[in-house]
Amino acid sequence: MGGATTREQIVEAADQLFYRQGYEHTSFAAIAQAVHISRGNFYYHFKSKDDILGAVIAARLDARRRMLKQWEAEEADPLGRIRRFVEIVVTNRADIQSYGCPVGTLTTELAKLEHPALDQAGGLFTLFRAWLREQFTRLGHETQADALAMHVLAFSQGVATLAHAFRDEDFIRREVQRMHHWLSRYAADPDSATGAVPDDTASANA
Amino acid sequence: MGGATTREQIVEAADQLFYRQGYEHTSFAAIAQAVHISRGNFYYHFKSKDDILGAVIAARLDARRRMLKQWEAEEADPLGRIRRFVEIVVTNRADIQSYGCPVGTLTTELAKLEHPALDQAGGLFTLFRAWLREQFTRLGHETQADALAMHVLAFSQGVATLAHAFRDEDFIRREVQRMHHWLSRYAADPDSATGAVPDDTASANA
DNA sequence: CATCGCGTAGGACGACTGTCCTAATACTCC
DNA sequence: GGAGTATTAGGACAGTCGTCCTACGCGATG
Repeated sequence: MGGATTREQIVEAADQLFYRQGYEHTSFAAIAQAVHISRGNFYYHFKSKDDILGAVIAARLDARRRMLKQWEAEEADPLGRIRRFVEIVVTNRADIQSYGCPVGTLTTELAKLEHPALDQAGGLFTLFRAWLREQFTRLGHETQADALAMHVLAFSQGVATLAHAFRDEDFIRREVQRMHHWLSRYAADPDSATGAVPDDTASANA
Repeated sequence: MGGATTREQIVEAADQLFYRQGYEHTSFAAIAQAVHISRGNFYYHFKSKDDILGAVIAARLDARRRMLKQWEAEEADPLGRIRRFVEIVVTNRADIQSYGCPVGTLTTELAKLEHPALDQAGGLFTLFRAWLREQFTRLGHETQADALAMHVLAFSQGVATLAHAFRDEDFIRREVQRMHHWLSRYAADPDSATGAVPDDTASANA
């Protein structure tokens, strides 16, 4: 913190504020107050608010990439790596309950604003999707790897959204257990686990 | 449409705009343009923007309640009713892919704004949660009914968020099939279905 | 026809927003 | 110490926001 560049401080403060208050709702004045610099001076470091957003997303992408690299280093087993991802909602339960998922909420907001940086923010989802897909591929589920990656992503988004809405920590832990259980089944025998739908599946519907 | 009150027209237009563009991002000017009335004249019908939001949420609650009532009338089987809920993400796939879930995105936005109407909007989640809980109770899963209701809610939120981010209709259908499959298993034998975690479950984690 | 009141139009208001400009400061190297 | 660059402060700008006010149109009632 002490040795951080002014630019880095701005990005970090903006990151936090965008996460907690949303992008549009966060004004330059609020960021300036957080970094203790004057409002007009932003334009020495960034040429617009969108520019700050771009830097924030880039920083988040960097941080996530580093996180995934570390998981890969600490966990050789692909299944263990996937479990690490599943555990995120527990690890970050405090922030998630207060502010939701940083990736999901930002993407949703930028979509509603029709903001040009939406694609860049979508890269955060794509990053996790590709990483999970690779882990499932290594597990031997090559053909379904992408669908499984999406399923795990959907799990985390669903849990984050509801944990945020109801501020329910027990719910998070229950759902994580459920997902761990499903992963165990799926790793042992893909066909036995719920969701390994045969190719027809006309409709189990009413 | 033709016979609708000006007030009703305002609420309907605001509902659509809040959904598509977000609450904060939607200005009075935008609503006025949609309803073809003058901007300043809003305050004859509503005393503030928050007041419009309150009316929009109330209208959404009404509509959802009517929808659930209709499901109950058309579908006597609790399992069939739950499947109807699961099918929402398919039925509304176009809007969901374009704008996300109306309940989830509104709740998330109001939370970030620290808006007083957040609790009111949370009532939309609570409505579905209680309704699903009752269906699971009738299915005989009384003790787990609330947890199961939350699980189904999380499913819908996760699917909506990702379908929105990736605009992927096939993903929606896959996940819906997966959920139908899980429901079939769970209804037949709760212990066999993934997620029926025993009470200890120290850690399936690595 | 006159009166009343509901509904509307359109502009004015202060407060904010992101942006830009200019003057002053801090720091570095000769 | 002085010159030059890097960084900052603070105000001015035009635009938009939610809000409020006043005057006008219009239909019903007497």
